[in-house]
Amino acid sequence: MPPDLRAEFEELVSNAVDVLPLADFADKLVRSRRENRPLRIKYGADPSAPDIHLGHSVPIRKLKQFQDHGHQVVFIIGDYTARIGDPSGKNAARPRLTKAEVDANARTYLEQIFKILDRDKTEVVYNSSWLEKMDVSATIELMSRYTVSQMLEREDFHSRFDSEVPIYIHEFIYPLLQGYDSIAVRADLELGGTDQKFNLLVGRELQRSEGQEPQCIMTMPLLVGLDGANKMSKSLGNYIGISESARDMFGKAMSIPDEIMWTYFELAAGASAAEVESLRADLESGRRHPRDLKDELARRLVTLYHDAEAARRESADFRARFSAREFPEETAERVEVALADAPTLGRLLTHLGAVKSAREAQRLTEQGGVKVFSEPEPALLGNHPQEDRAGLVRIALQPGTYRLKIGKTRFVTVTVLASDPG
RNA sequence: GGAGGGGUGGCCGAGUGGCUAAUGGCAGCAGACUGUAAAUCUGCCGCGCGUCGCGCUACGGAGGUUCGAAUCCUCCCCCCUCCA
Repeated sequence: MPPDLRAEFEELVSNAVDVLPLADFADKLVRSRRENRPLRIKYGADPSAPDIHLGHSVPIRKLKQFQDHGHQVVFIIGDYTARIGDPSGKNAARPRLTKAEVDANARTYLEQIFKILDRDKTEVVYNSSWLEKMDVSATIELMSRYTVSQMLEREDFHSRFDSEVPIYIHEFIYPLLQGYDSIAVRADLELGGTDQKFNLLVGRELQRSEGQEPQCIMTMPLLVGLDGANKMSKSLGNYIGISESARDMFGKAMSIPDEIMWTYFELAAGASAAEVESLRADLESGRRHPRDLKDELARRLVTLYHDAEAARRESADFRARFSAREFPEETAERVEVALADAPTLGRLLTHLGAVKSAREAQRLTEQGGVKVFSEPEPALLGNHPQEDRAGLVRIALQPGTYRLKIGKTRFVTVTVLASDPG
């Protein structure tokens, strides 16, 4: 292998958990170079939830690396398989989605992945375009290539089986269809999270039985979520979406436990292993405060998905709000409401969408979750001693401008107008 | 098809006639504290109403018994186990 190809190989396998079989992958790279034929890199995503988060960004950033080396990324929108629901890593069947839901999600998916991938160099295909055409006999033929016990080898299936959680037949079909995708796009390599290992290998087997050269598989680590314990996922709510506002992205990044920030630096923010080492050394030697390191991480992430200016602004804002406990004048939301819509503090909170119900408004104010920073009359509401808070929700508002802190993170400048704003 | 077990609030899971809007855990929210939206501690955690109060809705579904049912009865639906 020539040195520059060696370097490409090293870069491509960096951060990967598994590359199987590794020798085959090296061989594919060599042949690709010799025949001047880019490798076809398959990545499939089921548009089952509309948000792509930093966890997804790990393999997608890896795809970008392949792209930068001139390989062909084949991005499969699993619009058909999303209607089945991938059981990977789940202890229960997923709800199946309707075609309309899937289509809507698919559109937002593409918008988001092109924040990372090069749109012009990405082949986007929908697996409905071949799966929809499969009739029953073709499906049965596909099913005849795998056995029940082969399926039960998969950890999440056998643990569900052992603990008597139902497994539906259609869930067994899922890996087969995903594998069939590999045949359809003639993949040389398929990328996925470590939880996808089984499915990726099924693709390999099916290609072989179809007479195609089997794909290699590459698995990327699952990014741990904001809680520092579970994998990042939409359903656990421990994620940072790549389309989130700079504000939320920054704040959420600051909330992660210190120990996991190195992983984030490397997998989500694109820092090299050497860089992470030196940041770590800075922390251990006490040269840099952990908050500043995390601040740097947060700024890098915001820069990646927004821009450097937004990163700077949010960093300053975060300091004002949480470290100095000031009202963040320039970045606070500004809202105008008619007095008729918000005759009382409770109504205002509901109107702003800060709370879901009147009872919640009641609790929030009673617990001191609403503070007033300024005129017209701080004594009018909030900042009351606990005993006086009971009736706060019902306090009548006067026209004027209020600077409010609602809950832990929301700052709003509300102008209450005597008449309708229009 | 047969036998047995089970369906409780976002999730897990107590509860077998009134003391149950329903123990407990998780998640969530708020307060204190903190470099932090972390950890920890404390409180809250169905909905509506001019506050401690009143009303409404709720324990798979539909009926029924009872002054009163998540708890008893009937039918139905669904899940799990074993046997075929």
